[in-house]
Amino acid sequence: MARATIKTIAQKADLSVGTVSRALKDCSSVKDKTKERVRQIAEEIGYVRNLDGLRLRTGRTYSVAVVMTTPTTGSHEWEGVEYTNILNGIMGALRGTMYRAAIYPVDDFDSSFQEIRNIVEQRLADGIIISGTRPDDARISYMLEKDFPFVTYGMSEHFTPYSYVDANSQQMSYEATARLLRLGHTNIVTINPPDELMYSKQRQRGYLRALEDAGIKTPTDFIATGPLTPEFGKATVKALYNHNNKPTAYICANEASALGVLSAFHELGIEFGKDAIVNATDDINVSAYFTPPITTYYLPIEETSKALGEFIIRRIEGEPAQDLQRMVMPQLIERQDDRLKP
Amino acid sequence: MARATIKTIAQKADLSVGTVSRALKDCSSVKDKTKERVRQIAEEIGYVRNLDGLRLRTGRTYSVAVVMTTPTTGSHEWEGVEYTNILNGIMGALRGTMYRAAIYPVDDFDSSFQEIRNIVEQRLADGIIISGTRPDDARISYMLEKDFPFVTYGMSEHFTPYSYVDANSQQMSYEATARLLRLGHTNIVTINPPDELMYSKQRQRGYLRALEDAGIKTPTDFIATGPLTPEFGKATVKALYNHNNKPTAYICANEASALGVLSAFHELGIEFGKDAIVNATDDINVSAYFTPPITTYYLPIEETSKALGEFIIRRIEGEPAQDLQRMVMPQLIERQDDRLKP
DNA sequence: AGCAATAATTGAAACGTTTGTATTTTAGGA
DNA sequence: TCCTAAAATACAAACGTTTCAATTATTGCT
Repeated sequence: MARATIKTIAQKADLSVGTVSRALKDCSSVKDKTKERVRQIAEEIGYVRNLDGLRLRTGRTYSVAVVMTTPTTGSHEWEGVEYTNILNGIMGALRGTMYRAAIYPVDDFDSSFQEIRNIVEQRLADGIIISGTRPDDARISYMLEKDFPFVTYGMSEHFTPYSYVDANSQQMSYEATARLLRLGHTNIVTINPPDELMYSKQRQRGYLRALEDAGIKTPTDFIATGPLTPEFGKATVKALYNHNNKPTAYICANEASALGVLSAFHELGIEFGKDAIVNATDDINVSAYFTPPITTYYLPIEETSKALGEFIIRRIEGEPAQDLQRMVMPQLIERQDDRLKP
Repeated sequence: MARATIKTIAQKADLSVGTVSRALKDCSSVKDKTKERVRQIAEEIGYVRNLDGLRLRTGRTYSVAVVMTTPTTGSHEWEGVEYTNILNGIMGALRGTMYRAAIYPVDDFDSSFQEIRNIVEQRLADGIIISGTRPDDARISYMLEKDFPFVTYGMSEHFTPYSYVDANSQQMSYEATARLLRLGHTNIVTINPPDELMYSKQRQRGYLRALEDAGIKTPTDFIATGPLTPEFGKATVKALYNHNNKPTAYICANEASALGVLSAFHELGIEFGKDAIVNATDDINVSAYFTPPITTYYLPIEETSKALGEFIIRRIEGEPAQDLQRMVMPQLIERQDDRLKP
């Protein structure tokens, strides 16, 4: 039982393949009655378009490349579950369209750039989604220059408009810091992703601005940057344990690092709520089960990642990039009082 | 600058496209010197094979379908990070081959079956990887019947040999239970995935066998089955809190549910190490940072998931299924003493 | 009824491969 | 040198689509 092709339909309908092709794509040059008949037959014999033929002919790939650094490659550390969620969201958005997602796991910036060049040069995909953006991101410059459709998760500092989806890291960071200041904390440590990432920069800006507005100065080593693993969170706490100004609050960029902070508390005998507290941003609902549950900023990751999928398709279909930008504001979830008790 | 094709090479080398095609695939009917020349030119002009033409002609897709239930679809609960790791492993194994992975996220068993039928009937992939196997798994029967290459993550009770990769859940469960019995626990609760899954069955068997061997009976409600989320782990502890036989140990099927158990301990005032303890299997290195760190069985998930990728390719290329089976034994990591202190 | 304009359809080529068959080249003997 | 067998290459069709140009059918008007 060979697969039904457009030719099968043509035969059955006593039409030429060309007409059938047009009928199926609802072309205006074919009579309504004919279209109906063709669709009828197609349905009947369970015809589905062969993508390979389509691609070969049109030169389009109908696939979206998702170029993401895979957190767990190499390291055995948990860097959060974002990867999964993002993938899910993108695929959810693609479902029902003609597009498929092709995942390109990469290890670092350089190999992601390499992969992108490949994709663009050999037209391996119609559009690209990237994450881990940098302030001056060469990949973005490249794709802009090549006029290749793309959407970024996270922003950069390019002035040419491009399509992005992002959480408002700076404002969130500002508010988180301001809130803790209001609650009486003065020695606030912030745990951030590696320095070269845009959202690390944004977070640091928000943090510093809040301190500035409150007229408070903190030592520079209260800004920690590194891989957002539990290990790093733990190491940060340990490193600052004997600091002159003892930290009383930590703002972690994700739940994984916050878990590490809690682990350090436990190990060092730092009592939560008395000696220090922890907050996390980019919550994805794990920290509700930490011991103790911590205050977080919830990131609606299904929403952002779904937008990624939608945007890339609309971008591919020609919508201007400046219409495809979304900034979401994470939402505070107060699971603790976060004042220090005497 | 149009992409270089086989035709470009043919022109440059003054050969027919057919010969070039054969030369590139190292066919014995073409002279060595010619092959060399062709390769030289191909290299020079940066030729890469167009997959669409290849597919169209050969009818092969050179893609591997990964049909997995995506944990976070719908629910906001963390079900562990396995999904990511498995994907990574598979893609790692595929890297360098001609094959690409195509992810098919599904919600439940029925839709996964549906998706598989689709893939097989329309030859959307050359092989399929599935997980979430059941003792009598209709999807496996179907693919066996259609003689379609596949590899499962987890086993079933089919007698026809098929290719699989699995952790030895039963033995692990047996040993985990036996160990706790040796340490003096008698009221051991086991938290398992939903009943219909094969590895739930295996876990329960191992558990029961260990108790039997020790001549101990536990109430049937000490075997909990449900989604492996923190929420479920927490709910289980709460449900058994007022039980006649107070549980003193929990064996969780993953770290997510163990996190929930710890959370319940904290909330109910159950003191870890004094009132009760928790173990987890399928460790992927998160629980080292729990409060407190818990004893686990480490699953080398990169290894197993890499095997999935390797196996499906070898299966597609014709290796018999019975040569493509792997069972790995998770390794005990004792982070706690796990005896109850008075 | 005849004509022009338009609507609907057909034919054929093309996308980049692979592969079966036909053809040419080469090598080895006599 | 010529013939035969084997080796190397060329030719052409095919995979399933789309699309341009060409053809046929239909309509509206006088």
